[in-house]
Parts: sequence; C-alpha cells; structure tokens
Amino acid sequence: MTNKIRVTAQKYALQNAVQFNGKADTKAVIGKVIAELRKNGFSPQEILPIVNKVISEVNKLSADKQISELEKVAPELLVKEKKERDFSLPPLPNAEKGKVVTRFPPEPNGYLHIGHAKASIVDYEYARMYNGKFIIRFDDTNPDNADIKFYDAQKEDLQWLGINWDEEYNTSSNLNKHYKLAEQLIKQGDAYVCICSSDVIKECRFSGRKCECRDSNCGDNLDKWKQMLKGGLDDVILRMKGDMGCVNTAMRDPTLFRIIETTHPIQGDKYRVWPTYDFAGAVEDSISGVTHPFRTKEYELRDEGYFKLLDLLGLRKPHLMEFARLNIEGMPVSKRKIKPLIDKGIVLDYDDIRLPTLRGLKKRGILPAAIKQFVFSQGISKAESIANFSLVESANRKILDPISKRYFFVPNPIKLVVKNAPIKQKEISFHPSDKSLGSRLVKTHDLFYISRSDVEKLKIGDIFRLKDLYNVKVCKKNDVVHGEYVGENLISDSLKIQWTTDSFVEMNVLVPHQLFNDEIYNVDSLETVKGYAEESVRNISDGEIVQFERFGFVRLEKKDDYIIGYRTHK
RNA sequence: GCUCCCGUGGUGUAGCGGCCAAUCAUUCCAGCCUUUCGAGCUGGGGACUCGGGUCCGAAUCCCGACGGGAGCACCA
Repeated sequence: MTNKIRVTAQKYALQNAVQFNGKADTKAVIGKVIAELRKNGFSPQEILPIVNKVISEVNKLSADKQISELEKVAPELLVKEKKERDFSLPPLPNAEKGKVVTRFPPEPNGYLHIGHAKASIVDYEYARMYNGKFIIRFDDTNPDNADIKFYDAQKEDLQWLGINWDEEYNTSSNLNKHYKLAEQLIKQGDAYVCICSSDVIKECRFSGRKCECRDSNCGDNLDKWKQMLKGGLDDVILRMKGDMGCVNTAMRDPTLFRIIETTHPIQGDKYRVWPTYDFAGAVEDSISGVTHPFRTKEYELRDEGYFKLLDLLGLRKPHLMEFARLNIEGMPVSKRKIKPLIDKGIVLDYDDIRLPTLRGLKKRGILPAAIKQFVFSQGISKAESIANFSLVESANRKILDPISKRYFFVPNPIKLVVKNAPIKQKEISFHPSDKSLGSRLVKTHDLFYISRSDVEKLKIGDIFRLKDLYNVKVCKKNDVVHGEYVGENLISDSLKIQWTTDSFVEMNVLVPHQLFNDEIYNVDSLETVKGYAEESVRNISDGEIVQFERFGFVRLEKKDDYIIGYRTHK
C-alpha cells in the first residue's frame, strides 16, 4: 500500500523538480498526490510523511538524473500539455433539453446597442443550446416612452445580429389579462389603490411607514380600481402589499399600475391604466412560459418583489438570473450621454461610427460574428467591468483579414514623377494569400501619387519600391517628388509604399477615435482623412469592407457620385 | 444614510477546497515570416484587494476591513 504512495509521490516530485530548477516544492507535490490518491481511499495522514521523504530524496538528485528518472517512471509528465479553453456559455441551472424558454424584452424607445446585443445573444444562444424557444417581447407598457418606429428598427437590428425568434409579441396586447390579475390581487387583499401624492409615497417608503390607503377594505379598493380604469379617478396608483418595514426598499409596497393618458403607438387610447415593469415583467415572464429570464444586475433588489408577486398570484416562478452590464471604455451607451451630442450636431446620428449602437457598429464595419465572439468572451458573471474596444477590433480583424480585398489608398497625396519610367500594365492580386479573390489590372506611366507620411521618410538617394511594381530612387524633393526608375528586382529591406496613378478616385475616410476620454467629449473623436484611392475601388459593392494596405480595414459606401470610407480599425 | 451585488496580470476572462508556483484572449515588447505598419508563428513581461479564521491543504469556504457598482421612481 505504501508503495503505491511512494510511486505516485516520486512521479510528481520528479515532474515538479524538472519543471522548477531541480527543486520540488512540498506543497505543490502533496496536492497532486492527494488529489490522485484520495479516490483510492488513502488518507492525507498516511500520504504526507511519505511524500516528504520522497521529495528530499528527489531533490538530492542531479538535474539530468531527475529527467532520466522521470522518463522511466512517467514519460507523459515530461511534456507540459496546454489546456483548452471553452468559450461557450456555462450550462443553465434547472434546465432540460427542449424545455428551456428565454426571452429578450426591449422597450421600444431607442436603437439597440452593444448592451442589448449581450442580452439578446445570451437569451438566444441558451434557447438554441437547449433546443428551446426564444421569444422577443416588446415591453411597451409606458406610452410616454414607446415609439412606433423602434419596434421595427429593433427587429432589424436583431436580424442583422443573426438572431431569430420563435415568437414575438407586445406586452401591451396583454393588458386585459393584467387587469384581471390586478383584480384578483385586490380581492385577495394583496393590493390597494393609493391616493397619496408621489412625494408622500416617496417619503413613506424611505422611512418605512405605511399610509392610510393601505388599510382600506377590498370593496373600496375594487371600486377605486374600477374608477381608475373608467377614468373617474386621476393621479392614483395600485400598489402591492409588500412589507413597508422590509430592509429592501423595493419591497415597500411597489407600484403595480399607474395612469398614463398618452396615446399608445399601438393600443391608441384604449387604455389609461398601465402596468409598471415590476408587474408586467414578472407576470409576462411567468405566463408566457419563460423558464430562464435574464436581466442586468441593477434589478437584483427587485427579485424579492418579483417572486412575491408571482406567489400572491399563484403563478409559476421562473429561474431568474442576473448579469453585469456591458461597458466599453469611452463608448457610453446611455441616451442621457448620447442624445445631447446628437442634438448639438456633434454626433451625426444614432448610426455614428463612434457609437456602440448596433447601427453604428454596422456602419463602421464591425461584423455580427465579432460582436458575438466578444459577448461570449465577456461571459455572464455579475462582476462589473469596463472592456476595451480593442477586444472587438481584434475579433473583427481576424474574421476580416482572410476575406477582404486589399486596395491602395494614399492619404495626403503628393505627386511623384519618375524619370525613365517604363509604361506598364500590371496585374496585382487582391489578396496576398487567397488568389480566389481575384486581381486588378493597373496601367502606369511616369506619374504617381504617394502619401506625405511616406515622402517624409525618404531622403535624396534612397531607393524605395512602389509596391507590386518597381524600384524608384529619390532624386529631388519639393512640392513634387522626382524619382528615377532603377529596376524591378525585389530589394527585401526597401520601403514598400502604396501608390496610385493619375487615374485615382478622390475620397475621404472617416476615422473614429474614442468618443469620451474620462467622461469628457473628445473633440478629436472623428478624423477625416482625405486621399486618393486606386481606380479599381469604383468596382466595389456598396458596403463592402476592404483593407487599405498600411492604413486599415475600411467599409466603403458607394454613393451616386462619390465613395466614402469608414475606417473599421487598423 | 440604509440595503444588496461585485473585487484574479494594463484590460477582459477561466477556475469556485488538492490535478493552480493559476487559463485563455487582448494590449505591450522582442524575434521569425511576409513585396502592407495586416494576418500568421515563436518567445517575453505582467494577477488571485488586504487582514484574520477553518483545514494536513484556500484564488476557491467563513468573518472583518478597504475599494468599486447598483437600488431606495407613478422608467424600464
């Protein structure tokens, strides 16, 4: 028996010694030995002394000897194997294949952004993972906020992301059901109409005191409720009887229904009593069959009320889960911050390429697959974090690199005249390794344009290469660069620069930088680079993403009489 | 103020009692490769907030401190 311990101990002691300068560490080795032998019924007490002894023996051995011994007893431990990381979502608790139902419940009051992308991707992917159902539900229970144009806009954005839903509905179409449930609560004595002013309610809630309305009898409450619905009573609310003394202030008789007279974009003037999120969210999750609703952490304190309400109503309780919001450094998501910039005309619109809205990201050239990868890499923990956009860029670049055509773009062009330039017709392929992307034919004579930043690097007498063409020696530099043709042999360490002929396409590329630096608007956040692109960019399709060599990946939009570029990232 | 949640390299994450002298990605640096400053390849730097406790053994469990976030709406 002790022999087995000895053998195991020796194996790991040798491995540890080989890995760390010939000296095995007791704690590290003991851990491994116990982990392996515990399932065989060995106790730490019997293992410990043996391991200690083995380690001191092993540590006396020379390094070579340690390696050769290890080779004898356990050659597989000689190579350190790499562990694979799994990027999929963790399994869902209480989940059964085929029986998971998730939902994404946006309020139709704005364009979707990267934060919504996280929520919807998580919801959608879990439904897929378990062969379940995914519902999109518009939480449009506040007619002051809901705007008809966003129902479709949000769906378009989700479709762009590659998210498909099995079912779609509006919470506002279930109001009659909600009213019935409200009545049930009133009859049970679990809800009451409160006629206090919002200031009084706030004050009472803060101090934990109840108001007189709470003690009125159900008949009274039912009458008042009916008056609320009919229009005989204004400025009153329906509250759940929670616990006014509860340390969780969200439990101090939360509002269930309030009166809003605004015309609803879909329901019109049919209703004037509208459920709050606390009521509608919980009830809808339950009656629509959602098994695993997700929401962001700021709702955590409302969980207790969520379950209490469903309890009172006798409704099924879903497995509610929360995760942290997604933040990106310098890219605020809140309308509070973005709207003023749009109003002032500083940010063009909600699809501005500096914004983390899905429309902004799309316009910039970020692919849905990159967003998905990014969201997966963030996970669904409750730890709040501020991610850097480079994570998105890097994912996007790796997808784009093998599939995007390369073009020459010359920012801040300067004229180059080449003496003895041969007339050429050169076929240049669109991708360095994937020839299936094709090529273009470029005709050259002695006139070119190259970028100012490259010109600045050149000294008289230097030889550089017009990339994919030939070598040029610098003769003179003023407003125009004068060079001389010096052959075509590739000089490996020469500067290779991008160029255009005098048949170029003049165009601008908008380059986004961080919108906010430490909460302050960055006045240099949108840079316009003027330059010449090679003629063949005329043949791209509208919205195509290409790489301008040594400049970055650029999404091109083809307008009637011009082309404009948005730099996705370097 | 009260309550809740969170705290792993610069950044983002994995791990959630022994297989962790800690994963992967990103960023940065170096080299290789490349007719792009892109991609790829190799290597390097760099972390368990702190203090107690439980245990043979703690990033992991408990307590406390500190730091960050959220809620205290007739908004979601």
